[in-house]
Amino acid sequence: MSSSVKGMRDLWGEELRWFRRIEETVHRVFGAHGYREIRTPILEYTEVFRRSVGDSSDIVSKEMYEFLDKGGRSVTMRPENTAGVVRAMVEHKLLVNNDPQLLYYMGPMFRYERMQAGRYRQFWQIGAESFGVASPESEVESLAMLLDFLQGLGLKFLSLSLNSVGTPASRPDFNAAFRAFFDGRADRFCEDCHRRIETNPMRILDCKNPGCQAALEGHPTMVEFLDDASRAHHARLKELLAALGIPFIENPRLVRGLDYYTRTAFEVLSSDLGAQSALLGGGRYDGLVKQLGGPDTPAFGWAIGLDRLAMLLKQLHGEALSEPPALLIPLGEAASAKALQLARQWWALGLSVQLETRGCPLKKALASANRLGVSLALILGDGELEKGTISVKHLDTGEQEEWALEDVATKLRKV
RNA sequence: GCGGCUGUAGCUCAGUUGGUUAGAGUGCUGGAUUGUGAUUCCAGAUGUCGUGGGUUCGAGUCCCAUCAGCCGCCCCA
Repeated sequence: MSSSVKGMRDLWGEELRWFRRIEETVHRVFGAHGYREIRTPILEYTEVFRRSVGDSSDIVSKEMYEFLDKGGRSVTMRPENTAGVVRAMVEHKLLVNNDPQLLYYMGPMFRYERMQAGRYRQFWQIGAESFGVASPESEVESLAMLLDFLQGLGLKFLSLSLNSVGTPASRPDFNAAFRAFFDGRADRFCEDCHRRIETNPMRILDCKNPGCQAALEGHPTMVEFLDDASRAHHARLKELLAALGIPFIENPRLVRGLDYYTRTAFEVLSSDLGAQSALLGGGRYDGLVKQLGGPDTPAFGWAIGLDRLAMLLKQLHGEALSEPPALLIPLGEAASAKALQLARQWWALGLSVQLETRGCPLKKALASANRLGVSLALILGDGELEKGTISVKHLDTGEQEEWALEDVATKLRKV
């Protein structure tokens, strides 16, 4: 028997219902904030990701679905969507004026990784990006939208962790100070951290090793080394969040995995997700647009994992309710012809009615209706045809009544 | 990429120190007379025991490989 490719799964039934619930909420909430949807290709030239995500990141160095197309060019299945969105903005010259561009996207991403619960090789992300605004206000607007989104799904802001990772200008000072700190107690850090001190010192803050976390006690923080403008930016952001009553935890050890972040970085974690606790993350990436050949444009954005979000919602709320249609069951040839006519009228009115077309005995049709989970069975037999009525059985209570055919549409609407 | 665990019916799982035609619950199919489900009763079908090798008179059971999933790292969503 054949199976799906490792790490790639079919979505159907209950899980897909949660996906759709989430997607509908996205369109509604993001749309209300003035964000517009953008869809970019799954495949991009590899350099798009190398130049944005960063060659030193694990994503680029070992997790990309990268191959040569038939023309011999190196292409990659997107491991994230910010790079693609920026590429599209630049390519279509959408950043030529000073208006902010507010965009969101939704779709599958691909990373070649070891499988684990909540971690797939094809996974789904929703993201929001705001281009052209450098202010803390724009960050708060974006975070407020995130909050509305999660609340729209019946979730609380689980725990918002916040940090500032500085700018390319301020980072060398931090790195120097951190290096001095590290050298003073180098023996207490793990092997990985000794590698990181050379490649990306910031990431040591993020090390999961308890020994390293203990060794970090009293470490220089990035916030201390911010330039004046970044420091003011960070203070203003916290002030605005507090004014809106949006709770956050300042975490000086929060860093992000992609190289392009500047100033604000944040994450939302959930303890209900096992090892794969990261539910969403994001931050400011003021240098990325220019890096990809566009005008110098500030930007802020975040991405949330749909698979993990759906998993979380399922844990908290159980099954997503489907909206089962009624099942129309004709008995006999005359009735099935009439049922087709009636069903077309109702469908045209936007009513949800599934039609039983097998011509099977009522007993079987009702058993099917029960398995489908519909709440109503509409039974149309010779008796009903003569009277111009339809028998309506409520599957949950077992009660049955008879409706005049012309009343069915209005009565169905109320169910 | 590293370390560990698991794989038997659609689903959840039994299966003795290796021993004949591999089991339960649930679900599924048919029936309990005409047009009434879900409940009840009766009957029935489940399957390459993940896959491929090996040991053995004999393998679901032991060994090796491989694939897939899960857990912990790494990383991230």
